[in-house]
Amino acid sequence: MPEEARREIMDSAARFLRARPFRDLTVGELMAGTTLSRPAFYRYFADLHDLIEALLGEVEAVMHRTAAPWITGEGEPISALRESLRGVVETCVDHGPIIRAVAEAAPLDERLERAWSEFMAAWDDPVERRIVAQQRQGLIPDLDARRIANALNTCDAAIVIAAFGRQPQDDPEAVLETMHRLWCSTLYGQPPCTVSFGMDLDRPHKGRARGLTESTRSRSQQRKTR
Amino acid sequence: MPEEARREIMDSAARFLRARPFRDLTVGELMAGTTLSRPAFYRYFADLHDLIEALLGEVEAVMHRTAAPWITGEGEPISALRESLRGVVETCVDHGPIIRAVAEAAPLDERLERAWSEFMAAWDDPVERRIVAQQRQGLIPDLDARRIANALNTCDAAIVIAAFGRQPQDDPEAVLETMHRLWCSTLYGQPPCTVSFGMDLDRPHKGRARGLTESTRSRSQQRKTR
DNA sequence: TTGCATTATTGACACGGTGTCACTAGTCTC
DNA sequence: GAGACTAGTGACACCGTGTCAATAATGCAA
Repeated sequence: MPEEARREIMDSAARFLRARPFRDLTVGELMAGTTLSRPAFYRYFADLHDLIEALLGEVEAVMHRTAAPWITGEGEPISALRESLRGVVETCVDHGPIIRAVAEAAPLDERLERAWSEFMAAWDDPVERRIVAQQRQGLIPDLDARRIANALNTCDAAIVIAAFGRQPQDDPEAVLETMHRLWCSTLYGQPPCTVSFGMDLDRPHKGRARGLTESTRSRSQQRKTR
Repeated sequence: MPEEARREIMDSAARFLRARPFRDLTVGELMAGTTLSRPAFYRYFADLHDLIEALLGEVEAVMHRTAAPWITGEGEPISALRESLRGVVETCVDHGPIIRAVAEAAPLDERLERAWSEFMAAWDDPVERRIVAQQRQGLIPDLDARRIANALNTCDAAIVIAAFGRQPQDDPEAVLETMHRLWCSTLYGQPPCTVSFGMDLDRPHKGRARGLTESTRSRSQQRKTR
């Protein structure tokens, strides 16, 4: 069973990374978590980076699926955006350690580095398209779509990795709230809490009268970022 | 000359990192760029991570100085913010490869990892304070100051590393423009271009009538992020 | 100048993790 | 049940790290 063994190794890696950082991962330790011997590893993967790349591939599929709402442009933009970000956050709550491992391992290997930047670019592209589309509709101001898309995605990546990459994880709701605010402010020029009230796009800070969202209590939550 | 040798090693490292990624840096290569031998390295640094930490310390001092304007809260907030961000960008144009090396090396070593996260926290703290101060003045809406500070800083770090961490570097003006927009939108609820026109805080997207900033041509510039 | 002490520098080594390879063991086919 | 093919392993060579005993350079006192 060639595929079975691959799975077993990948599972062992995922298990390991949930408990310890990538820097501690050696082929020996990894394979000790399986029924196979160390050299067997090289029958299925070129090296550790290759393995990490495979793990990334699995997560990528899930994440693109859960982030669909805003990307495809259906429904009301701001709440669709929230749903997409929620999808990303949820995926990262589950697979954060893997994403973190990818980000940590990427600089160490040229191939993996390329895979990682392609993964990121695969987010920039649809986000840019969505921004441009909504600019045509007059929903988003005339900003540099590509750069803003890249900035927001880069930002998200860094945030979710910091928040969910290791135990103990941060509070998903609070992180989502923060990310949503960043996106909404930047793209739609308004804070996110006014979402359900619809299209008062021309009065930005009126949402300052808050208290209705959960973000009020988010500040002092279990916060891992020191 | 104990200090002289330290300097020589650090300079060799900086030179190396300007040309090649951290993953290629070995003690051997590093010391080949000096008048000293390989073992001599260990008389001045515990290991490569220790050296990287020393380099970080140097850059940190410069960067905090150049980022002072907005942090100290003098003058008009939005343009002070721009000046601070300009300071950060300029520092990174000069020392980007070092910052990148730190970020890449940090996950590989517990000590350096801590140093890096303390470096980042040292940004979160003053930014949070500034936000809180301006919230009291009614300039910034009621958002989670700590989290937003952390998000914006994290974001900046990721962006400048991607933009200036390696050759060829991205266009500093365009990057500054993007970062400034992100900060302004998130904190002040308005796009940055309306800066000089003052306090028309209630009409966000009117700044769409642009053309006066350099950001118009920024899109298709030499963009390294693919 | 010479001799001594102190510090700087180095060649050579042991260690740990990687990736490979010739060989063995298990499995499938006829 | 013999041959062929694939999966799995023990043992090895390699490379970079970090250490150490031995050596060279330097400062200083007489």
